[in-house]
Amino acid sequence: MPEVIQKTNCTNCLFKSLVFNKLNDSELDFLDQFKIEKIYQKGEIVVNEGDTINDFLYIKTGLVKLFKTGLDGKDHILSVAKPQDFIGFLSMFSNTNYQYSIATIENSTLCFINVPALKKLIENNGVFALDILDKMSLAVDGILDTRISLCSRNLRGRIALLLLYFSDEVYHKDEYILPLARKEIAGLIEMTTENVIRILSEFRHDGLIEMDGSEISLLNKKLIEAISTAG
Amino acid sequence: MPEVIQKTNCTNCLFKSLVFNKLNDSELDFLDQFKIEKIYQKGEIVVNEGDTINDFLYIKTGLVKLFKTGLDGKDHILSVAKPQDFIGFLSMFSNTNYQYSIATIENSTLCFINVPALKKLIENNGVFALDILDKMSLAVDGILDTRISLCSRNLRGRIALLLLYFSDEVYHKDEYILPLARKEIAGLIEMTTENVIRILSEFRHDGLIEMDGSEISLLNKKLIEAISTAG
DNA sequence: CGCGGCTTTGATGTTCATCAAGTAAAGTGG
DNA sequence: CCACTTTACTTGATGAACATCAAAGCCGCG
Repeated sequence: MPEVIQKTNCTNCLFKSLVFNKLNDSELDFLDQFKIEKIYQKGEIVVNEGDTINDFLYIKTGLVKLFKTGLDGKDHILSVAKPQDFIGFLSMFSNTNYQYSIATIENSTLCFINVPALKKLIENNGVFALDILDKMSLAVDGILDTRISLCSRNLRGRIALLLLYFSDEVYHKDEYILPLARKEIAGLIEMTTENVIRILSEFRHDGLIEMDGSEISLLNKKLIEAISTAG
Repeated sequence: MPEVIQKTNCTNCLFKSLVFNKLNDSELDFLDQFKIEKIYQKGEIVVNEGDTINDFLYIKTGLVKLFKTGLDGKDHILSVAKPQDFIGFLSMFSNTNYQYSIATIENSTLCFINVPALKKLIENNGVFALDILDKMSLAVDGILDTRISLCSRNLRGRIALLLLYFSDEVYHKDEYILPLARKEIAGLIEMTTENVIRILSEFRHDGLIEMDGSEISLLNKKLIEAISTAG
């Protein structure tokens, strides 16, 4: 269960500029009344598929996954989201219920902003409205790009893409701890757990990466990039 | 080359309610000044990847495809769009240039609405802004859903999905003329041209469909649906 | 008429999922 | 703390699904 914090205040928020830079102080004060911040441990469920959407979710710190459980019982991960990824916008405007579940894959701090309050701000502040449209549009472009390139890549290409994603987009380092289990990776890039393992081992044997459990370090990034684009 | 028509007027437009129902008459009159309607034949290019985005595109009638040409020279179709699909919103807010090309796959009438003019309306009319957000969100949900289900389906499932899409979403009939060549279908659902043909023939032999060139008629829709969900 | 593009079918090989089996790691209860 | 269960990880063998290659028929077009 998450620990709830309410004492933060949007006006001083370090992340204000990333989402709400088009709001003035009085609007931010208004927002404060409709906002709750929650701290989650790695591996906690934030929302379940089908839950009513009451809040717009914003990731302050950490990492979460959006996923659906298929008929076969396998999880399919739509997207991994980090701070500044506006995943909260996804179905917020088109649905009353979540079309997917959300769980943390690292310790995370999430901000819950009441939807009607946010909509009121959008309605009353056109510049803010345009800004939200911008950000939503960007988020969607990213997800679509990833998804489409996944479909047309072979398994090695997908693994390469994944390794580069965490290196370039999430951790900004060539060594990191994979926050996802092999099985979760399989669900994210649509392949079997066995093949995730097999290809990671292959990459290790070929000297592309070093690997110890979930510790990964990319040794030959150029070649990994080549595999990613070639696949 | 498209034939350009300017004499239409938004206030009387039959499609007004589908996009611009949150605008009043004076706002619609304003829009009229920044709008051009163009008529295209089947197979014409509307925009090329990389073109500057000057207008929001709205499909009044017809059918278009959004596609990217891959490094291998193969076209990958992101989406097929029909009237009321708000494809025009896709990168409009996040990019200055198109990330994909658009071509008509049937005779079509498109409405070009100047982007700065549209943004001004959004900025000044919060209710309209929220409405646009709704529609954009819905459009995105649809595309994402299709894309994700494509990835996790086998070839037979994908073909079944495609046949049902045109039957249920586009033509609302069990007999129709496929507007896409086999090669285009391949690019849309990420498989080879040969296998598109092979599986269509297979479906014919199994009595699921009748087929003469691009004329398709679905004979056993229940079974096609089963294949689509099972795949 | 002949060329090029689209379609179709068959043969072949590669890629990948599935099955099976074994090891390691991580809870769980007495 | 140790047996016990469960879950994650790993490797190999097999077969199914799919792409690729090759060849031939069809049709529109210059």
